Amino acid sequence: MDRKQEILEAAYKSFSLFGYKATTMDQVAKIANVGKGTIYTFFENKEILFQEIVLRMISEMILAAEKEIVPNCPFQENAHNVLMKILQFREVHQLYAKLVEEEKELRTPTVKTMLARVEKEIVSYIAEKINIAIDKKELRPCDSELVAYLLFKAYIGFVADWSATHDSELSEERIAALFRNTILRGLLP
Amino acid sequence: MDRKQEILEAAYKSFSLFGYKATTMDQVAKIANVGKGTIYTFFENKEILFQEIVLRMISEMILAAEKEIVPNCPFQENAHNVLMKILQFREVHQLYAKLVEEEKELRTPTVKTMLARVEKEIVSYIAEKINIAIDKKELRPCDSELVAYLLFKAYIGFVADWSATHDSELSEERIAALFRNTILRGLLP
DNA sequence: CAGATGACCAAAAAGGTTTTTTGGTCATTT
DNA sequence: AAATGACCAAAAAACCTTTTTGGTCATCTG
Repeated sequence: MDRKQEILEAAYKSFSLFGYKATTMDQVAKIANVGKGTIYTFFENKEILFQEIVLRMISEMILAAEKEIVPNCPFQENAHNVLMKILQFREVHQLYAKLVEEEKELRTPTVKTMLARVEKEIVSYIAEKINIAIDKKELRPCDSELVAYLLFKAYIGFVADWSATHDSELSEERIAALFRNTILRGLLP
Repeated sequence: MDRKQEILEAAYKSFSLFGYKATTMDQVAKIANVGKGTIYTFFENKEILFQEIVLRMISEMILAAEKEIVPNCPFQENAHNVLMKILQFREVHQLYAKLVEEEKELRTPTVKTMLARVEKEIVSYIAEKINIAIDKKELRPCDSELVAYLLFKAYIGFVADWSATHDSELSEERIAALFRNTILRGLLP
């Protein structure tokens, strides 16, 4: 069977299960049923292998987000659903969740870098959607990069961080209403 | 001279200069020119002393923010100025800046707790201002606590976190424009 | 003989132990 | 009655030892 694929899958499993730091190349080799040296004929080093895995995860995530979009639905609604999907992915997807945890608990620098990469990708994706909506005159022209960043950070704030300082969880409807009445409302033509 | 005051000032200095963890009670005693035991006749323990200091800082900060408010100025403008002042305070004020650094680098739990307290105070303050603006019909009714949280987190995001992932700093005007055109605009009646 | 392998190595991390520091107390002093 | 600093247990830092790990490369094999 394809050795490279085998290695990628093994790495995906191991990173998802144990995170970046706690995954050893020996382990990946063992799971993939290859010699350790073999890994290095396909991937320069651990970090590059990791990068490859994370890029795959990003594709997966964007695909899942894209599925949330309902063509003739107003931007507001699609935006909310996409953002919620992404944040749900962030909490539910084994690898993403593990990396967020590792970044918070161990502060592995490589993980930090890669998570920044993931966020950048998400923000770009949202910015693109905003630009499309602007072209369709669904939204007023705006600094789409900044607005995308704002939306993403704000959603993270409410979905992930709010509960850290407040005891009652926020309902999805309350979050949706908030954004409908503030940022998204402000963007309407 | 007033021993309690002496101790408070010494503690303020030491916490500002070295942070919570690196400040020792011996040191505070020495700076305050009192015996270590004396501190414990006024403050239950190090944490309580720290709390006292932080509460004082909060008052200072709210006072500085309040000064930014121009009575017959639209909410938008005052809000922007107040938030920028608070974030500037966060970066410039020795103690606040030191604590933010310590929380990021050392993750001292006590510091984390107290910073959460500071943020809560800020958000409450802003929520209050929003409520006043709603009463004056300057803003549409809204979930002021959530909006305040949103504004604060969003401003932090742009003023403090943006530069971590992007190389070009954001101009204050660009930030102001963004909020004017999104959140604040969405809140207008 | 091209591609795979695992013993091997330096460097980093983990583990374990000793030494130092520090928050807090309290008998003594002022 | 209020202040003090020697004192103590516990936590942190420093130190040393052992183990683990990313990466290499001489050797093997299909």
